[in-house]
Amino acid sequence: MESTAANGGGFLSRMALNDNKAGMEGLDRDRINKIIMEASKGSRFYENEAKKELQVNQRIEKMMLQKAQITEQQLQKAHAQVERMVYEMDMSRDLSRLIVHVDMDAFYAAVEMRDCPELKDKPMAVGSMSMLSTSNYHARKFGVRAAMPGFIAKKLCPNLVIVPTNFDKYRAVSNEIREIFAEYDPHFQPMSLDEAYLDFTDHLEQRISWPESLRTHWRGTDTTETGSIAPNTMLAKVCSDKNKPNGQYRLPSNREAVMDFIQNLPVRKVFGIGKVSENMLGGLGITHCAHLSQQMALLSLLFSETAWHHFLRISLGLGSTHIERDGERKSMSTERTFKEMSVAEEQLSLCRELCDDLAADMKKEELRGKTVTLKLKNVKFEVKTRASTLPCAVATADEIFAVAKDLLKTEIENVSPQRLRLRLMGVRISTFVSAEDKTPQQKSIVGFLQQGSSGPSQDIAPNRGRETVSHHSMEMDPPACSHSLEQLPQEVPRLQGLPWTAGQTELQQADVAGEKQPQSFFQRAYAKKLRLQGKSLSGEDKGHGSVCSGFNQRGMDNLKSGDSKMHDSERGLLGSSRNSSVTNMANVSVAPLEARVSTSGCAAPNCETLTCPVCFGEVRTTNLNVFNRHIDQCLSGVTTKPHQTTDTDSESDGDGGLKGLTAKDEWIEEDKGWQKKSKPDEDLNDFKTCETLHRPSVTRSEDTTDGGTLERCSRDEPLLDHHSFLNVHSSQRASLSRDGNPGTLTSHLESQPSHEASTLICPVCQVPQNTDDLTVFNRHVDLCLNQEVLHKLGEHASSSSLSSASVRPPITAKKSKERDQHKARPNKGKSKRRGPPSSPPAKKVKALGSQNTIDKFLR
DNA sequence: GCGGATCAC
DNA sequence: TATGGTGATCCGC
Repeated sequence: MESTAANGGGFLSRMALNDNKAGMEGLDRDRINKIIMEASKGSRFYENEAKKELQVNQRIEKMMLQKAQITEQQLQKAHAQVERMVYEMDMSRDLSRLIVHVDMDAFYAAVEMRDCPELKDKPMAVGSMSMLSTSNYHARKFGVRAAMPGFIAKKLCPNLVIVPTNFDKYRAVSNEIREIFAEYDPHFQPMSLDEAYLDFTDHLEQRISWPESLRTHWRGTDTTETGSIAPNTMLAKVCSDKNKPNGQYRLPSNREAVMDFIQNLPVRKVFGIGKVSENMLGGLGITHCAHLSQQMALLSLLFSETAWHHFLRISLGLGSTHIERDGERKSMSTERTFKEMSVAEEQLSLCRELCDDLAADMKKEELRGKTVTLKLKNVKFEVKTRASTLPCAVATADEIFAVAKDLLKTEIENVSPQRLRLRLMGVRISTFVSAEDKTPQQKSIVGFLQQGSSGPSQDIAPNRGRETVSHHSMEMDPPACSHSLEQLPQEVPRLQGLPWTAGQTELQQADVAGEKQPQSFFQRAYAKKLRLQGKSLSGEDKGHGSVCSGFNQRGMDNLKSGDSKMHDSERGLLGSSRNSSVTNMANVSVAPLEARVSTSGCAAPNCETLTCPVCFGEVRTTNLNVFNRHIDQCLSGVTTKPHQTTDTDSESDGDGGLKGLTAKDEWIEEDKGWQKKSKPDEDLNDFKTCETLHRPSVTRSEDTTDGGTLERCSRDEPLLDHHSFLNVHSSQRASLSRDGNPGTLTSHLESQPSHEASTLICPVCQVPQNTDDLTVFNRHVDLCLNQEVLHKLGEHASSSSLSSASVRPPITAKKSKERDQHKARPNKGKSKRRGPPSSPPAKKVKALGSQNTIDKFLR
């Protein structure tokens, strides 16, 4: 077995040529592997690979040991269980679908050859001397393939032409291709630039006459495709590999054909089985799918349930029978490889850059996440990740960096006095709370102020992170919460009286609306703003009203269960133009409008009056359209602020103002200042005013409350109404953004940090602050808010845990505008893979698919 | 929730 | 000279 040859022979199976690819059959593997090993041996990369191979071998040995201890009785029992499963799975087999997998042959290379025909007859690859993305079929004959470093490829094929990647070009071609896909299946599932699944079932009849035109299209891009037809995605994917290049393969939709096809299939060909799994299975003598079924009882005893169920499905030729668009993005990251870097200052500087980049990417999709992960790879290729989860979601470069920096500092300190010798650094953000978490944060902190409130979600969860984590929490609370304030003026008042609060306790309602008293200070601030500025009528708002009403109606009509996690306020607030767009699209042709109109189901069905968030009057209706109209009318009295721009792009450096205050320069200038714990983090200077006000315990309680509330809301299923209400937010906001006459305080706030606005206006007292210095401005707002908070707290005994973290003014407030635009097409960007074709060891498949079917129409 | 590992492209 | 970047998931703690 190759896997046992970890060291001695100087041959690493995991580094050997992977010829599991089209166009690489019948190669002189020994010769090629010899060249690969010679080129690699002695390198740090090689050493690390050797180490990893050893680990895998140990895993295999351990597994073999387990196998040896299995009794006949256990095996028989397992066998019976497997039999039952097989029966059930077989019974559920669905052969009714016709799934097509289309895969462009050597896509990048094909595009490059199209643009440079001389390359057609030469071995060529796309990539760099460090790494190749793909190679053409000429090059593959030499053993040159994707994921191989260019310099090794050159050794295999000295005449190899390496063309640098040009992703814009590939994307453009990919878009052409996807247009064609859409003709066949508007819900097709793109897996990457060059790969997609289509469901031909529904319109098969009319499509039977189409293949001719399909070919024509492909020639247009001068690339060839391989397609396959099969009853499920797993099989389709395998089939498309069968007749590469430029071929098709159709697997008949009957059980016999499927089972026949599966038997001789090498396990490695199946999506989800990589080289490690292949080796593990190989240790058991399992190389082909036929072996899988033979050894299933054993596998069920040696592998996790997830894993062996996956194996079982493969062995039966089962796979996903429906095409699903990408679900929601779960993480976003950026990482970079570089020459050895061991100077801490440089590392921190790079970390900052990565955070900048990541924040910029996040901004495009208007994401906010709670978990920041730092990834490090040292010069020995050892990878390490360090994560920290915050109580509040973060989004800006400063916020992310505040966390990543500490993680990095900790790692640096851990190896001190030696240096971290890095070759890669990355920053990732996850645990997105994009829409649903903002209100909870807000309401919970306000709720916290309501002492005695002891709703189900009021328990204070300990921050389970390491020391650094809690440290982060302290630092991060203010910025995270500042965001929430950004939401407040619109969202908190509007939340009051929301149907879904009706069934909750009074305290819980207070939680939500920040109102135990008749009005929260936010509401008072908002009302004050309205009084001050809302006296003149603005004509455009009538327009808003109709937009709202129209949308709401449609939204309501289409309400179904969607993303159950979706919470009201932010969804509405931030997703406005998205929802509007979706509505428009839905009017055209796209069916699944409901995908956008989420159902979090927090409402209580028995609310008969609704409280207007603007005039605070009771509106006796349960008809949200009526209610919406009322709100619109109220809002139409809101005046607009002059010279506000709606050009979000021009304001894109919204946190640029902050950057001037960041630590970047500080810790570079300061000799090792970053290492001294005693030195305050100047880069967080503008957060500090809040930090003094925010105790970690408060933060935790917020967090817990949020989670609890959210959970509770998600479970209560069917409440549709508040979605319509949500839509009021959306449409209203969209209109406000678009028409350039934002009349709300939020919009007003958004404009504050912009360059155009040299004067910042306090959102609480409404007094213009004659300063550009955001730190100064922050202090002022904090002061104002403190007065409000203290005032409020006068009615409550305990003030020791006072926190106004969440009310820090929105320095980077204007981001939310852009969010409106980008949220309309969530999470398409970088995601390369989603929902493996055979639904491999994936626990859940979130039913968010329809949400994304609209995406391409919005592109 | 964290961290390592695996997998796909 | 030189072995990537992004995203997802699983498993064992």
